[in-house]
Amino acid sequence: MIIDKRSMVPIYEQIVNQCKALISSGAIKTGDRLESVRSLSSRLGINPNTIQKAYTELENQFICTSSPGKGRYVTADAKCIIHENAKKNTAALDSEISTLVLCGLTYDEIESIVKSSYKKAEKKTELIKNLSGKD
Amino acid sequence: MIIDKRSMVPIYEQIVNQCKALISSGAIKTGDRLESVRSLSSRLGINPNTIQKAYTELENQFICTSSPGKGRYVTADAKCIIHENAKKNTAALDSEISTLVLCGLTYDEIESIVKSSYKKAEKKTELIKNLSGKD
Amino acid sequence: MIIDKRSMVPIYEQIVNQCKALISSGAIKTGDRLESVRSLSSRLGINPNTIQKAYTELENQFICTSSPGKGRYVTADAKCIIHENAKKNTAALDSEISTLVLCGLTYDEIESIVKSSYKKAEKKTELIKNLSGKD
Amino acid sequence: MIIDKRSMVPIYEQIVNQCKALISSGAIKTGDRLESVRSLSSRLGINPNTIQKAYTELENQFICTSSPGKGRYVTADAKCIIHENAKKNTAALDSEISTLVLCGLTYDEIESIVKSSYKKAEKKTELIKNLSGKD
DNA sequence: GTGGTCTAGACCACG
DNA sequence: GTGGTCTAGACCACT
Repeated sequence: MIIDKRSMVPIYEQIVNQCKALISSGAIKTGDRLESVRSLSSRLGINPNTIQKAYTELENQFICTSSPGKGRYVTADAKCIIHENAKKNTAALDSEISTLVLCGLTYDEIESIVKSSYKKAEKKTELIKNLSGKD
Repeated sequence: MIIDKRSMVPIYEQIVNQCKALISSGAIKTGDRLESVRSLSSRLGINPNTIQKAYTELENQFICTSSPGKGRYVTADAKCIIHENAKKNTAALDSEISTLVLCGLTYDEIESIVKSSYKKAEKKTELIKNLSGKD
Repeated sequence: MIIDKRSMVPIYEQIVNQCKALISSGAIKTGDRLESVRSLSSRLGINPNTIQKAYTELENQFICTSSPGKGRYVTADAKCIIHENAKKNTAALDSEISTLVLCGLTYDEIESIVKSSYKKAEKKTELIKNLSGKD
Repeated sequence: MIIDKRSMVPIYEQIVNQCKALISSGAIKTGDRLESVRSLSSRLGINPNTIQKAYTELENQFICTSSPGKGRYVTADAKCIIHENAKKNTAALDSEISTLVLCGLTYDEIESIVKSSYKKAEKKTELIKNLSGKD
């Protein structure tokens, strides 16, 4: 995982997103065990509470389930849930697009920005996938 | 203006955005006087300090200037500044798009969501414009 | 007079400064009558209260005296008082220089800025003097 | 830090200036954590909001960045930015020098005042630096 | 009346 | 614990 402590995106949310990415890309599969809170915490140098919060969020979205004493395991529907939830939760994107439109940008200008953002995102996704071995 | 006190977007930022929208759409023009802190405060039922913060932000972006005892006035370049700044600040959009890509969405899926967001934003912009008379 | 309503310097202070300049340069002399509040007010398009405040300040510094019903007249020592007061009131300059020193500027850098400021000020002084005929 | 509550300079601006001084002098370095809002607030006996405003100003100038939950950190370019900004913002100094010129002071008189101001400023800078240990 | 500053005290999200 | 936001109410300088 790649955690940017300076990012505006909360650390716990970065972890949630990258866990989703690893599952979505197939690097982690249904039934696999997620790295333990303590292990991930010490590896990333991040407070265990923060990892805990991220994992709890994943559980709330039924992406993993916890077996006390054993660990956390990826559910069967995880990949599908991730994909569907992403399509539904457009509130943040709505808000960003809205800001641009309010500032007078045309659809073409916005589409061009989105394309550029998409390319950046593709590269980032590659990076995370490639690191997934050590993950 | 339309303020949603329950929104995740801070009230002062909503005010900043809508002021930009009113200027961008031409409802408020270069040299026009912005509604006073106290007046807008009492009309929206929002604390004067919050309005002050929003207006200070507009000043920092050189969208308006203040003359103590007189009021705040829209600068000559305001419209242009608003448009250019919006194009530059793509960090938030990058982050949102990135989340979607990480969750496995294709470019087409994202484009479709963006289109839908754009339509919503257009309607919202119309609303704010139309209310500007009563503003 | 040249009044910049957008300036950070309060209007009444601009008037005080320019009155001092006109006296200092000899455009207005000891015993001369200052333009009336109403006349100056309508000529500059500025609120009479603001002119009043400026003239009161000049009186407090013994630069002029008021004869109710007659007008305001420049005192004998005016020129001297203006020059001496300017030398004494270094608080504002101290504060500005202090800011620059705190930011790590050397004396040479500051002197260079002061020189540049001085040249601008000379030009402005010329402007005000030349306009003093219509004043 | 040394805060003068009676000064004409707003408290938040005094804090901004002294933070810049501490960074400029090397007492606080790139990557260092600034004292927390609450801590500085209680130590100086000043309202947290005022500290917050000062720190926000430092962020706007890209002198520090904030990580909610962690603290504020000095950016890499901070020292450079402080120095450059100080050189650019000559408006206030222009205005002060202009006042002196309008009052009939010669360049030599002004230079002498500036020298005296510079010496005062040097002493003040020393004071702030020396206190930085206890800061 | 206007904007600018400050205090006091509260709530939230983040780590 | 940290920073971010908001409310309530006050005082000041300027027009």
